[in-house]
Amino acid sequence: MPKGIPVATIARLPLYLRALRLLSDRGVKLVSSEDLANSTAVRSTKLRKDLSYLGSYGVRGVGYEVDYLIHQIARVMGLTQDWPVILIGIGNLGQALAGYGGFATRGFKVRALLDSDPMKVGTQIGDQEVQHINQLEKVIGENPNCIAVLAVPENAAQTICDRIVSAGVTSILNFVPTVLQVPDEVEMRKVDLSIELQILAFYEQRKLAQPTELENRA
Amino acid sequence: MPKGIPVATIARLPLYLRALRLLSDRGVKLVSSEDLANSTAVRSTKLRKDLSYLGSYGVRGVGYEVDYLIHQIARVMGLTQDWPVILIGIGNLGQALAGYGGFATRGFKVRALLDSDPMKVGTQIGDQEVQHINQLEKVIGENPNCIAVLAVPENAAQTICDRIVSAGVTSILNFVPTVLQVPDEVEMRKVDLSIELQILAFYEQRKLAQPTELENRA
DNA sequence: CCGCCTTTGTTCCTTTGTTCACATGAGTCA
DNA sequence: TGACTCATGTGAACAAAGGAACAAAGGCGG
Repeated sequence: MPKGIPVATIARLPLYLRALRLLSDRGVKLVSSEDLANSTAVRSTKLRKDLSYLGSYGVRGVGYEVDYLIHQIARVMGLTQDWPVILIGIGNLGQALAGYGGFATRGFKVRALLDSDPMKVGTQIGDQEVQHINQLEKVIGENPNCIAVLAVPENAAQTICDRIVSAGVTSILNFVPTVLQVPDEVEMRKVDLSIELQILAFYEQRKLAQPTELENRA
Repeated sequence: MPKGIPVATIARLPLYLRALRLLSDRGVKLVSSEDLANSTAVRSTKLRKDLSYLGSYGVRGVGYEVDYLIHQIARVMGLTQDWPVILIGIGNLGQALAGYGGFATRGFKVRALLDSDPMKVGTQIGDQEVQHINQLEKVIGENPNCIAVLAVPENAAQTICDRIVSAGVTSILNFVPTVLQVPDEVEMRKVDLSIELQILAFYEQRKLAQPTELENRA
């Protein structure tokens, strides 16, 4: 019954998946919720509840069969198929992303690199050649249900975003530190380094301000 | 009374801050919760509640004074001072991070770049020279209360992490796709590109599976 | 075959976060 | 000065998430 899995659970499933694959690679066949929880930094009770949303795939008194559970999570997450990824904006970050192994490893295939800079167009990164941004609509047409990764400069972001959405993309991973307007049906996830740092700064400052009491509220 | 600000609020304050600075740069003096909410993609009621945790800095019937609010948020977030940042692991991603403008713009100063590769040591990136990882403890000693950004290979991550923590760092931004063990008093934030993609894949798959109903639960 | 042990799956309760409705209070205009 | 308007700030209802406790169920040993 994969109906109404909480978003918090969805965000944790990939974590479990990674830990399970590590176990599988090491030849481990069976794992208890307690052990799996330890290697994913969640409580075993939370882990069990998360898994229970997918169905009843464990065996009481025994544990979970590693490979079977991997398969089930992958199925629910939609990772039994490969997903085409299109990278837009090949600056510092874009290049790093293009070379990032994590994309390729598990079901994500970088299908195109796009940039507006004529100097960059034609250069080879990994197994892909950078194409001009005017190929955007064509590339998206050739890769139905692709995930767009946005790493363009701030001032171009909304325009490019609109074009992506018009071309039919409904999943975007946004590295641009701007709030982008998208229709409700488009799923956008944001990665913002500067915001993460600011959050850390808050906690660091609080530690400095109250060095004595180790137990703080928020 | 900056006592017990919810974590969810803390995570949104930098968002408000950015929008406010944009307004300030455009010369806007006053803003209503409604307008500010629109440019940060949250509900105005949520925005007001968030701001109310900081204190009562608005004027009823009028709105919030932009510059004053910027100052108050910056103060609460600990952004009235500069924070030293140390970048560990100068691979693809590390280089991109070193060149990332977002660090410098608002109070974060990259103070050191560290790597274990002798080929990289000595090379110049931005205004910093890459130092050997054996300088780690020295560099951290010279930069009290610094924030460490971890972008090392997976297999080295836990070892380096332990060294960082031993050397006294209590705030870490982790780009390594591994669960790292740290003591409770260390604040660690994780950025994991592959997990973000997997979450997107889930939603994309769900859209494909149920193309008719636009309203879904999770 | 029966009780014991282990670990899952579920129920209930607490905490946290979000939304709603409205009271509060500053400014304005007659 | 007094009523009116506007937008803030808050108290209470509601929803989501987390945690603890426990019941259900499979394996195992006698």
